[in-house]
Amino acid sequence: MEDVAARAGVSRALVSIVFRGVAGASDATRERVLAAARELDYRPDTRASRLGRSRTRTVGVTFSVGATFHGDLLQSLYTHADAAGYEVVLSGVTPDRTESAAVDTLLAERCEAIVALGSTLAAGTLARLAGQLPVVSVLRAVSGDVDVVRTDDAAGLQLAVAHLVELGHEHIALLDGGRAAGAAERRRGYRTGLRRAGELRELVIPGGLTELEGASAATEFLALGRSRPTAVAAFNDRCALGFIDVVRQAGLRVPHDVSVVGFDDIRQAAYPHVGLTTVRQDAERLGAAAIRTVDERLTGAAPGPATVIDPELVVRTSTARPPNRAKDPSSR
Amino acid sequence: MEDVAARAGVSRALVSIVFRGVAGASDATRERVLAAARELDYRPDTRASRLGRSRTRTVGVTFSVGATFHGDLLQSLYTHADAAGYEVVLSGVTPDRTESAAVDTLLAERCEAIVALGSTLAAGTLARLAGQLPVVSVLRAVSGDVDVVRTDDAAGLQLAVAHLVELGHEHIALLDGGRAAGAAERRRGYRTGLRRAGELRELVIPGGLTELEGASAATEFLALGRSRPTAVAAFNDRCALGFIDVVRQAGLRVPHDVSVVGFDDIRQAAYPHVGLTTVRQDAERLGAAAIRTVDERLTGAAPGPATVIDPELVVRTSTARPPNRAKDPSSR
DNA sequence: TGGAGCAACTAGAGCGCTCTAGTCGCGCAA
DNA sequence: TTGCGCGACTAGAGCGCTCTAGTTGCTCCA
Repeated sequence: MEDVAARAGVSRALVSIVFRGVAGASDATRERVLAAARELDYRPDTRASRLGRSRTRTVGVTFSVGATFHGDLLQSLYTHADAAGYEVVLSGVTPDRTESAAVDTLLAERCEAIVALGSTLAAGTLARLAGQLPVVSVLRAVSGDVDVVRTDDAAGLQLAVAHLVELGHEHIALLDGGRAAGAAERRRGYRTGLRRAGELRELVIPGGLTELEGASAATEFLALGRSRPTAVAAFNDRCALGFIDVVRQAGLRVPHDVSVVGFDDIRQAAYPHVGLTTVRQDAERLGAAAIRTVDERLTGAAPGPATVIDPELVVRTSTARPPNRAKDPSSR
Repeated sequence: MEDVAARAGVSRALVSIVFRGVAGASDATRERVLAAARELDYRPDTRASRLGRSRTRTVGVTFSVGATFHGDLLQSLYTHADAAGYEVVLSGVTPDRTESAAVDTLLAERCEAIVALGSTLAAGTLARLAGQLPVVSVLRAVSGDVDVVRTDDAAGLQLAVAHLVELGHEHIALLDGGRAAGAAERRRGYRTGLRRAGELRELVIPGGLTELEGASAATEFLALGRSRPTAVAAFNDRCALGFIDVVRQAGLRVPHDVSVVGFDDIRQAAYPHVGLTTVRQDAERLGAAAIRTVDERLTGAAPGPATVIDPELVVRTSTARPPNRAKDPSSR
């Protein structure tokens, strides 16, 4: 910086002014400084700049390495953070790097706020953290001081169930998400959906976040034999995809023999050969809302209690009318 | 820090010593300082510490958000960086955040080295970058000053081809990776493999990195009708999975009608219901090697010209003997 | 008994920025 | 003419650490 200042014939302070893009330098000088910087291949040191600055304008993001939907969210977070003048610092969670470890590095970086994607931290831990700095939990509902940005999971499953009911399904299973973020709400939505459709039979099969759990749920499903449901709503797309894979290998046709609806609308769901009917979580809007919430907290404007984004049903080719049954001999 | 020092009744320097874990403090004081820090909920500021330090011991990693195998690599990088005393700073590449933008933020962070996963930067750009700081390109071979850590892609495809040949296949297609990192080498390996097996017929079908490209390759494959190969080697696992999905939907059985081998050995490949035979890239060793290379460059020890890790064939259930042919009426 | 040697600890100058509180010169209204 | 306001620019004190070059008080050996 010293060198750039010397070369441009100005003070260090002026160089700082130019690089921060604030007022206080004539266009001519501005250009001269930029030219000098270019010649010297100078680039401001973000560490030092963050240190000196009163506000670091940095938001830390914890995400699960390998979670497909988190990737979509990251993309949106990068875009909106940039637009709002924030820097993003990532901290990944892996099987041997716990979420608290990830959070700790963010705290040590002195981020101004933390955005936690699909956090699995205990509610108490999250609340304690929120006492130190603004925390927004994305995808997971948490009570307390923690801001929440999520999809209306319950409504999502109601949408899924309603869609299946409308197609004529009367026996619909849920591939459950266990303790995953949003799973409880989706379970609730599933039940509400069944009730609204006239007390349909309930069947909750343990599932999970990945294709693996979807596959084992499928095994359980297949073992039901003749008393199998004609449709399933899965905890998420990956689970649905694993399920479909297995039932197809067992000779069932999707959607002819069994209809499947997913959740998330990950990129793969839209691939033409997949064509998964699913409940779409809008990663773009979720990311935007997370950044907006952070910004509001940080600038004093009180954010709403929680941002709940409406899901949207995307009908593709994995759902259809149920196979013929005795009770409906007319069709086909 | 000041507060902690005061509370523990020592100087700031001593607090620094304790937190860096270096010699120069008695066990008693160490404990006292730690206790004071705990009470005050103090945590050293990494930005400031990096600033003051002569070496930042920070390695920047660019990765592609959403690339499944990059997730596995990140996990290994975190582990080994930590073990070697380095901090990892992530910078994600998305459709609207280019790789150069990702690299720029890492440079501005004053990382000591950059690890680029599956970089698609021009060789010249990479070389220029390597002039500024150590750069290790993981998964992609680059000439010049850039250190490379990769799997022996060519050998990998030879392994795949040899396996298929051994099973009796005589017509093996390649689902190509186009311009992706490693694709050229794999293509070469495929051709070498065919030659070694006695000048087998070559068929390169355009593929790519994701299921989508695998699916379209499958369409092309199916259109071949009777003159279809009996086996395919895919650019990677996701491509293979997309391919399998589509050929199965078309009524072909895998492996009975067509054998498929992938590349990478992503987590999904090992799921029992998938059982993809694949060429395993060892994410664990690749990550370890990348960190080792960085460390060697940084400590002056000259690293080898390039670390090429041998791939390993993992035989699962997506490959089998080719279907009966006229020329071999005895079998079955 | 007088250092040498060592472990434990401290003072204070950086690190590369930011930002407040200026200075300086110039045009313009009173 | 005075003086005020303003744009352009600068000096220098931080920010929260690290780290070198000390100082202090021991122990231990010749």
